[in-house]
Amino acid sequence: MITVELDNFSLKEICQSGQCFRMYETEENTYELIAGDQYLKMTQDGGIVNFHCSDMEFICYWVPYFDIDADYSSYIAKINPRDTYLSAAAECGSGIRILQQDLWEMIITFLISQQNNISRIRGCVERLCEAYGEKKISGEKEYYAFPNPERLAAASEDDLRGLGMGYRARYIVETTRSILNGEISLDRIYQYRYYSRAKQELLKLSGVGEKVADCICLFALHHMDAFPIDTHIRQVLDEHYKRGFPNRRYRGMRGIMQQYIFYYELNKK
DNA sequence: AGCCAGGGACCAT
DNA sequence: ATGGTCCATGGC
Repeated sequence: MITVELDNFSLKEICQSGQCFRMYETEENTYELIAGDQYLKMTQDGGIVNFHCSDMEFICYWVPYFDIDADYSSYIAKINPRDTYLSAAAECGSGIRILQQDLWEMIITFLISQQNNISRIRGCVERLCEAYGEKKISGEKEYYAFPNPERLAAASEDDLRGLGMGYRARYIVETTRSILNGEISLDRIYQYRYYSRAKQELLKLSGVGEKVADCICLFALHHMDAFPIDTHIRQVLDEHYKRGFPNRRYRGMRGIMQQYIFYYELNKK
């Protein structure tokens, strides 16, 4: 087990920030996460966080995954103090991290997310993993990895509708096909240095539009300028930023500001 | 019963 | 480029 003391890091806020749909609070201050084919159990008490894994796994996998080396207080310090809304949002979600999740997993997960609510998205993703993911064991814990493209290709559109994917089933089938046949290369998308280039490529996928592409750029590729505009963010922009969000000021950190707002809207009051 | 949920494809101007 | 309309499903 690894024990570390971290600033601006809250498992509760990360869990509720809606980036990862396979992270659960299983008991008080205890969280379980399945990312790709990895399982991780964590506990947190104040700033002390325990990761139930080896040194090697922590350093190679979870440090980049949770963006642990980044200093989020410097992001928060850049917020315009006169922007009382954003200041309040960032204070509310100051422990949020922008995760670096698997690209393929984010593509499928955010295809499912569209016009859907978070609890139902969780259910859909879980059923998809149970049906097509590889069964794994970590200690006493049995879990299903997220299915890779080859495994998911076994699913027909009707199969996926049977799992409750609704009209998104066609998007999943078509997107899986275009990645397997090499029409779109995940490796290439990983290597694009510029956010706009990665997004442009993602937009070629069936069922991937502006918002979903931005989520993938932010939560998998760590393009911190991606600013997904969903129905909640739209309402905030209309209400608090009638003259537009101050993009210039937050260049290079728009994505984390978006997450503070999103989390705030879902958890305030 | 109708509205909403981390929207996008497709079609009409 | 912009603006409807339709697309499944479950919770309220």
